[in-house]
Amino acid sequence: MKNRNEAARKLTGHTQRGQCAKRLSILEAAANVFCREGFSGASIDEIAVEACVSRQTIYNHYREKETLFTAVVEDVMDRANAALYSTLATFPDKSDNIENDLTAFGVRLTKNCLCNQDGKFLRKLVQSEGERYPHLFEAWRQHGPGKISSALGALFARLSHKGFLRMDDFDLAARQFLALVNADLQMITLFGGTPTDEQLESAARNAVHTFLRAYSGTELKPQAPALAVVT
Amino acid sequence: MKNRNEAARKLTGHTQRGQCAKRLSILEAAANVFCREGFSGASIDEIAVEACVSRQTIYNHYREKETLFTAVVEDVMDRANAALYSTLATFPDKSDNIENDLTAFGVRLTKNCLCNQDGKFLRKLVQSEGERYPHLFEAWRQHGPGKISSALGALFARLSHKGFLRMDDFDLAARQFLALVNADLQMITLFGGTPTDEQLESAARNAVHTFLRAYSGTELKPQAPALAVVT
DNA sequence: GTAAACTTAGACACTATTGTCTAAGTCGTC
DNA sequence: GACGACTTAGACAATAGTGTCTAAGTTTAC
Repeated sequence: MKNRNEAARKLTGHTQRGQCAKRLSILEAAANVFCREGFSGASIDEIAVEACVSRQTIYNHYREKETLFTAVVEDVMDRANAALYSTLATFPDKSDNIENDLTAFGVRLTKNCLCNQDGKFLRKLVQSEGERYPHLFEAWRQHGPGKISSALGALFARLSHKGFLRMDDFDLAARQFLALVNADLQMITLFGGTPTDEQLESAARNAVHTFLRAYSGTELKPQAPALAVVT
Repeated sequence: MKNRNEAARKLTGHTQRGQCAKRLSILEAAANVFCREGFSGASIDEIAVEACVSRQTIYNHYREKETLFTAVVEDVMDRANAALYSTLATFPDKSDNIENDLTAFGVRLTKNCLCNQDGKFLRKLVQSEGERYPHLFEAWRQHGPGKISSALGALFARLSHKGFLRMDDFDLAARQFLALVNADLQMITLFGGTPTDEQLESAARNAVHTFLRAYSGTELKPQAPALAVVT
């Protein structure tokens, strides 16, 4: 609330200033309340209080509750997409320690895109309101998890062509990478928790280790033959 | 006067049938409506209509909306747990084609536990109401995804000791198996859709293929050395 | 300093919902 | 057929929410 208002105040020039700050404050409060209570559980009054704004101001900016909701979703989606693409841009192009580099990338991905506040909002709201507002979340469906797999797939393709990985279906590998990175975090995020840095690190490490055992081009460890069979 | 029902319920033995049918009808309708609308979006009237029952009957059986909700959640959780354990019991004990057997198991798991109506209900409701009713979903947290990994882990341990798989951390492998099996289904289930049998089959096949590349005890394919390196 | 634009608190009508109550209706059992 | 147990429709009060309106207060630009 504070940071964004400050930021807004710095950016703008004239009348927009106060207005813009209010808008941002409302959007942020609304995101929190919608996320906490769902669409029908959220009340305009509650949002107004949390945004430190009068109810009427909300109605001035956003004609009705539904308009506010769609504005919030679009706002969060924009931010989430920006974070996503900026994180994808940090994908290792080449590497002399692919396991470490992929792990670090996995941590960035979960930390900045999947497990942050926006990620939580989208997960909850897509799940609970997705069927009621298909038009709204269609963009996310396409540009969110849809695009992320193919974008990540393209990055895996690059690494593969350079011999760091070996795979047939790059998009499938991307989906599996995402799934593996989430494997250890599901339980935490499902209940609204935020994983610690240690948990993110460990989840990514486990994921990448398995991922590379399936897709590594160069056998990292010679697959030590049968360590503890029998009993 | 208000204890009438309680008293009646205790000394009956015969009239149960009609009553029981109503209860089931209410539970089912309530599950659908709660799943569709969330807790605060669902109205008792809507549930009554969908259950073909008068509103008053609902209040007779379940004192208030919240009581009904918890009853529904417990009911669905019971069913889901039963389905889960009965599916886990079909885990292959030994196999001459582990890829096929694990794939078939993955299909059963997704079809009967993860992607069915109960699975959808729990996914949505845990996500949207989990933070508000921690006491309620704690049981699920423990007996649901918590236990499923360790139960599945134990089964993987059995297969490992017999030499069909090779892994250090059985629970981790179980979590990853689940994550991989879901990798291709997330997009569908997230929007409330139900995957077709073909999609389930393909998702499981993809998952098991990768899982075995990471965890197979016997190299299934000799990992054809470096097919297309460079560029 | 002033005017225009924006914000605020409060009252307001309207609707939806919860939960209670009652009087009548239905059903199975004896 | 009579009884008791259960169900039903409808009325009901109480509450909470949406969205509008107004009269005043505040901010901003010029």
